[in-house]
This record gives sequence, C-alpha cells and structure tokens, in this order.
Amino acid sequence: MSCPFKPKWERRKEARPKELLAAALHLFVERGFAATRLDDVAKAAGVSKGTLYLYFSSKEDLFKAVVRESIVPLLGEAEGMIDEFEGNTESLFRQLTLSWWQSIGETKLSGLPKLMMGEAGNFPELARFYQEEVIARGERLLVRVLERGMECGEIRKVDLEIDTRLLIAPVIMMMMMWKHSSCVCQIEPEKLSVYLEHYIRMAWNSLVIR
Amino acid sequence: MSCPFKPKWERRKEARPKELLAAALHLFVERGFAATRLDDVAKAAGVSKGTLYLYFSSKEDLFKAVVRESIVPLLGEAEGMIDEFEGNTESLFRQLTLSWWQSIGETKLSGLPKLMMGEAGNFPELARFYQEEVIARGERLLVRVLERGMECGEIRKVDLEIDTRLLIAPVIMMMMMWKHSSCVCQIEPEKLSVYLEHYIRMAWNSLVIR
Amino acid sequence: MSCPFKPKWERRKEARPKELLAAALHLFVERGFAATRLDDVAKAAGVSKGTLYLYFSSKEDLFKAVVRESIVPLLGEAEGMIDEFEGNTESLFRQLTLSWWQSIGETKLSGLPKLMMGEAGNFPELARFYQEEVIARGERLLVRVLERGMECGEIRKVDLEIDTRLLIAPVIMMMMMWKHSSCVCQIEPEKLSVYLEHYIRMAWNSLVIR
Amino acid sequence: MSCPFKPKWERRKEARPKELLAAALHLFVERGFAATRLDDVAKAAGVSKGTLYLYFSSKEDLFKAVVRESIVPLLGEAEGMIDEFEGNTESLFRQLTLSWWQSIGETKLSGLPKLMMGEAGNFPELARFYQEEVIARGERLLVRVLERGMECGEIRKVDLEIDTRLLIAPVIMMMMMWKHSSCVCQIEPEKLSVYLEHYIRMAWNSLVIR
DNA sequence: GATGAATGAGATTTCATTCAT
DNA sequence: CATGAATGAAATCTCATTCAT
Repeated sequence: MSCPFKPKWERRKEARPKELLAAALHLFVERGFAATRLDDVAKAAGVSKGTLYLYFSSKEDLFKAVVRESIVPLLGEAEGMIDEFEGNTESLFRQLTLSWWQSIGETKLSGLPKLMMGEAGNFPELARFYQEEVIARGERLLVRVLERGMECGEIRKVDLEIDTRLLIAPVIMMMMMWKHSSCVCQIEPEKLSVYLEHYIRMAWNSLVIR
Repeated sequence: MSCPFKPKWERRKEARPKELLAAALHLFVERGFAATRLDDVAKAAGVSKGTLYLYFSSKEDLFKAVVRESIVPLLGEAEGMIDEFEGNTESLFRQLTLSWWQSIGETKLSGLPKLMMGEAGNFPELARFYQEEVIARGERLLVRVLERGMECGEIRKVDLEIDTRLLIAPVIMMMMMWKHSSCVCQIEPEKLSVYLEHYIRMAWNSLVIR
Repeated sequence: MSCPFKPKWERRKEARPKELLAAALHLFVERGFAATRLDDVAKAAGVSKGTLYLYFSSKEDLFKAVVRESIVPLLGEAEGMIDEFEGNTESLFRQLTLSWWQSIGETKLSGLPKLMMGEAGNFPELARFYQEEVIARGERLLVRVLERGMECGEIRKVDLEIDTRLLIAPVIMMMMMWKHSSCVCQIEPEKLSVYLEHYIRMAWNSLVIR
Repeated sequence: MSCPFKPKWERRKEARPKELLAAALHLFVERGFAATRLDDVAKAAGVSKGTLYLYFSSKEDLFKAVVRESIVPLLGEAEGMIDEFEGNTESLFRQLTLSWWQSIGETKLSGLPKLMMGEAGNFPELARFYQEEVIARGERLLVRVLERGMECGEIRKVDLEIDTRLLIAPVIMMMMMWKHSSCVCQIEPEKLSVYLEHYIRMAWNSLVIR
C-alpha cells in the first residue's frame, strides 16, 4: 500500500536510529533478553534511555523491532531468490544454505535462536511473535524448495512438516553452539565450515531418489 | 492436643532437601536460572523462603545441588554399566543411549542442557561447574565407549575429541527442543522415539569400519 | 533475702551455663551487640539456639545477664575493698585503679564500654540498664573514695560530679582504644601499662592539696 | 498546567547529592552505619530508595562520600592554615585546636569517630578508608605542628608517633562522649568549652621545654 | 530440659518505565 | 525530539524468635 499518508508509526520507523537496533541486537545476543538492561542498550547506542522509549514502547517492542529489521528482511531476500532461481533444485538448496549461513550463521544474528530457545518460556508473546515471523516463514521457505524439487522430479516424496524440521535442526544447532555458548558444548569457529559442508551433502543425500 | 489447626511447621528434616530440589529442578527447567524466584521454589516445596536457606546457602548452591543430586548420579550409573558390560560395543552404545534417554531425555532433566546453554554467559561459575561435573564427565563416558570399540576392532579410528562431540550433539539438540521450548521449534513428544532410532543407526553407521 | 523458696528465675539462674555467658561476652565484644548472631553464641557455647532461649528470654536479656554476671560482681568487690581498706586514701585510689585495670581493663570486659558507646543509641533499654547498673554505681565508687579523702583531709575539696567523670574518662578511653578498635586509633598493648602509671600519678596530683 | 497535585518527582540534579549526604550523615551518626537503613536515608532526603542509587553505588560508597565531602575538606583547610600561619607555634596549636573544634567538635561530624570505633571491626574496608583518609592525614597535621615547634625551639624533642596520638586522644574522647552517646557517660554540652580550655593548656604544658 | 527446623519481616540492590523539562 | 532524574516493585539473603518433638 503506497498511500501518501503514512501512519505516524511508519514515519517514526524510518527515523529509528539503526544504532539502537544494532546495540540491542548485540546485547540481547550477548546476555539474553531478560538480562539485557535498556540502560546499556541506550548507552551503547549513544542516546539516553528516554530516547529509546521514543522509538520503542517497551523492551519487548524493541526486541520485536530487532527481529523485524534484521532477520525478517533476509527471509524476504531468500524468498526472492527462490522466485527467480533458474538452475536445478540441488543448486538452489546449496545456494540458499550457503547464503543463509553467510548472512545469519556468521553474524550476530546467529545468537537469536539460542536466545529464543532460552527465554521463550518466560516471554510467551515474544515466542509467539518469533514463531510466526521467523520460524514459520523460514519453514515455508524450505517447504517451497522441497515442493519445487518434487515437482521437477529431483527429490523423492517427503513429509513437508517433519522432514523440513529435520533438515533445519542441525543448522540451528550449529548456530547455538557457535556464538556465546560460554564453554558449554562449544565448537571451535574454524570447524564450522567443515560442519556446514557435511550438512549440505548429508541433507541432500537424504532427499534425492535412491 | 490434636487441634484441628495445622501447625505452622512440621519437622521434616530428611524430606525437605529432596522436596526443595524437586521444586527447584522443576522451576529452573521451566523458567531458567535467573528467572526462577527462590520464593516460588520455597512455595512449591511448601516451605518459607528462610527454610530454603537452611539447606542451601545461595541460589547458585541450590542449582549446583540440583545438578549434583539429579544428573551426576546417572553419570555414575552409566560408568558402572560400561565397566560391567560384556556384549559387543555396538550393543553397549545402543544400551547406553537408550537408558540415557530414558533417565534424562524423558524426564525433567532434559531441560538442564537448554538452561545451561541459555544462562552460561551470565553465570560463569555455574557454567564452569556444569562443564566440569557434567559435560566433561559425559564426554569421557563416550570416549571410553569409542576406545573400547577401537580396541576390539569394531569401529574405525576416530578423533576422540571431535567425534565425541559430533556424536553427542544431536541428542542434546533433541532434548533442548523437547521440553519447554515453548512453541519455538518444538517437536511433538511422540516423534522423539523415531528421532532416537534414526540417531542411533546413523551414529553407529558413522563409526563402523566401511 | 535467704528464703527457702527461691523464685523460679533464681533457680534457673544457677543452672545457666557459664559457657553461654562467656560465649556471648566474647562475641558481643568482638562484633558489637546488633552484629552478634545468637546462632553463633549458641554454637560457641556448644548448645542449640533453642537452649539459649531457655535461659534468656531475648537477646537484650542475654546482654543484661552478661553485664550482671561479669562486671557487676566486680563493682561489689570494689565496694567491699573500700569498706575494709585501712591505709591512706592515696593507696586506696592506687589499689582500686590497679585491681580494676587487672580485672576489667586487661580482660574481655574492657570491650563493653566501647560496645555501649556504639550501640546505646539503638537500644535505649540497654543503655538505661548499663547506665544504672554499671556507670552510676562505678561513679558512686569513686565518689566514696573522694569523700573519704576529703574527710581525712588528704585531698582538696572537689566537685563530686564533674571531677569524678574527669577522673574516670581517661581509663575508659584507654580501654576503648585497646581491644578491637580495628586499626582506628589503636594503641599498642605493651604501652598501656605506661599509660596507666601516668594516669594514676596525674590523677592523684590533680586531687591533692597544693 | 499548574495543577494542585505535586509531581511525582522534580529534577534536582545538583541539590540531590548534598541532601542525601546530609541525611546520611545525620542518620549514620544517629544510629551507626549498620543500623542505618538506606530507606530512611532516602526518605529523609525526600526521595525514593532507587534515587539514592543514582548517586551512590552502595551503602559503603555513600558512607565514603559522606566522609569525603564533610571531613576531608576540613583537613585540607587545616593544612592550608599551617602552611600560611605566621605567629608562634603555640598560637598555631591553639588556633588549630579551636577551629577544629568549631568545625567538627561542635557539628554532627563529631559523631564520626564514635561511629568508626564502633563499626570498624565489622566493616574492614570502611575502617581502612577512614584510617587512610582521615586518621593518618589528621595525625600528619599535628606532626607538622610539632616539627615546626621543635625547629623553632619552642617545644622539647617529642616522639612524633606516640606523642601525636597522646595529644589527639582526649579530643576524640570529648567528641565521642558528646553527641549521641545516649546517656552512657554523657557530658553536658555547656561543659565542653571548659574541657577544651583545660585540654589546650595541659597539652601545651606537656610540650614546652621545662 | 533440650533441640533445631521453621518462620517472616526486613535489609540492600536492580531496573523497566515514566514524565517534567 | 531528546533528556535523564525519579520511581517502586521485586529479587536475594539474614536472623531473632517460636514451638512441636
């Protein structure tokens, strides 16, 4: 909808300092949602705590904005890639996985799944939001790839719910173990690309018609 | 005097710690370490806040006790099983995995890995404790199985550090996604036994000499 | 009153373990009244906290008992000494001062004045008690010595209120600075006897007829 | 809108710390360090408990600030007086003593020595701080006076450590007994100036060459 | 008489949120 | 727009006192 009278919320949104969202992402990932103090977010962004409340009506709102501004656009890009991709589905799957790893797995964003898994229980509204905006949409992404593969006869008939989750799980796991798992089950960063290659091969192997 | 009024307290010296530990495990797993209020732990155990401090000197101490009394003994049992096992190593691995899943994966204890992953960064002392008492010891468990398999010529030569972690990771993941991940990436409980069977087969396949 | 039916309070009093009073004195002097935990007093006396309450109805009561059993009898002895003393008043003053220093100044009892000075404000009932039972009675002691000296023509006419206090002050000061003043204005223990000699000479000098 | 309702708070950035320090000094002196509740300090300053923590990071920090803002500057002034004084050392000593009595002895600050003596044992860090910032510096003050007197041939050769302490002790004592010693050994305020005159004469007498 | 488990009010400290300026 | 002082509820931990056994 390109109406000329943008709602107030929309106009503000444009002005929202990226610094606040960057600082918030950084601290949320570093310390978790509950343990992050808005004081610190504001300080890290170089503004006062009051200013933060000009842009975000609450801590939860700030978190949602972080998710909306950081991960959600990437889902859009990925959807675009699927729309326009012209090669075979195996290439698409590989491409998608690699670019997804580059834009999420190797950045701070990789901390969000761990964060959500840890805090979802205490912040149901956040859990609902994340589930809808990120997880469901991410799963739909893979569902489309699998559907494309099946339509082209490249892969066997799979269960679109179960197999999607099975395919996604290992990568989530890799991310959670990478950033800031603080000595608990940590994996050395330089090993991660090896993991990723193994993952892609194994995953596709489990999909092709034998 | 058998008056109808409940006495303000009852002497329950022996029962108290167990009740407190059970309540604490429940709440820690449900809400995480930081978000669990000792008030609630006490209330859940049917005692006052002060009573909790008769048995545990601090919140961290309570958490350590939970870990010590619940998970650590299971590691002892597992070590015993390895000592006495007489069949081939594949059976041992299968047996170990299944009994471990029964005693941990299917109980509240499955919530601890998620908890630790989420809060390790904010409670370094707890992370250190858990790493030493549980993770390191758990890894040694699997290391012994792999060594046994190699000595008997049942499995190929493996890297005792890397491959151990790779083998453990999927099960940790299953547990974290099962209990209380509150709609984020959750897997239906009845599917988990299928996951487990897949895991065992895949894991052993990756170990045997091809 | 030597009636054969001692009141219950009196009978109990005899049985009161000296250990409790000793432990209490020790800890009160070491840490102050408010900061001393009855838990610790009981533990130091080798009994349970409940037992303490069999003998003393409250923390304040325990403190009063400490004072009554430790300092007050010494005042009685001193009064006896004055009654029976046969030498001149200067000897009496010297004797009194020295024995007082031996039985109070050099023992844990020296900690009580500091304690009272610090905590009197927060425990008015204790302050009242100490003032009546110890300070007033101690001052009367010296008043009697001064009266005796004046009657015998040994010393000049003095103000029984002001001069008594002036004479007592330095010794109180010495005690407060000795025990447990924890690096604040502390005086080395071996210097104290020198202080005492100086004090006696100076004090008597200020009293004799010039 | 000049509504009749008092606003929940007023911006008083500059005034707050002073009000808090004044309230804190008052209550610390009145009740001691441990027995003073920050709640009461805040209330006395007309703010909430949380506000107090905007200015002072802990109870100990508040106490240190009280000392730093109240007593320490006076030591600076006294040092200045010594630097610039041109008369003989006896006048300097008298002047110093009198002005010190006026600015400390007659104000609430006189309560601090009593406070420290009482609580030093339980708060070692506070004791260390007070010893370094106040006592040591105060003693150096008198040492300089005595050195000046010796250099000018006005006084005999004295022991700079021992005699300094001996000279200071009586005045500390006067202060401790004056304010809030709550009927324990209390001296009437109007008598104190007589004490002070006696002290100055006696002290100087003990210093001059006989 | 003796015990010690239990209590609960109260202390310090933290932090999301508000709102006059 | 921006500020940051102020709030107050809530969390952990302490300890004098009670009372069933």
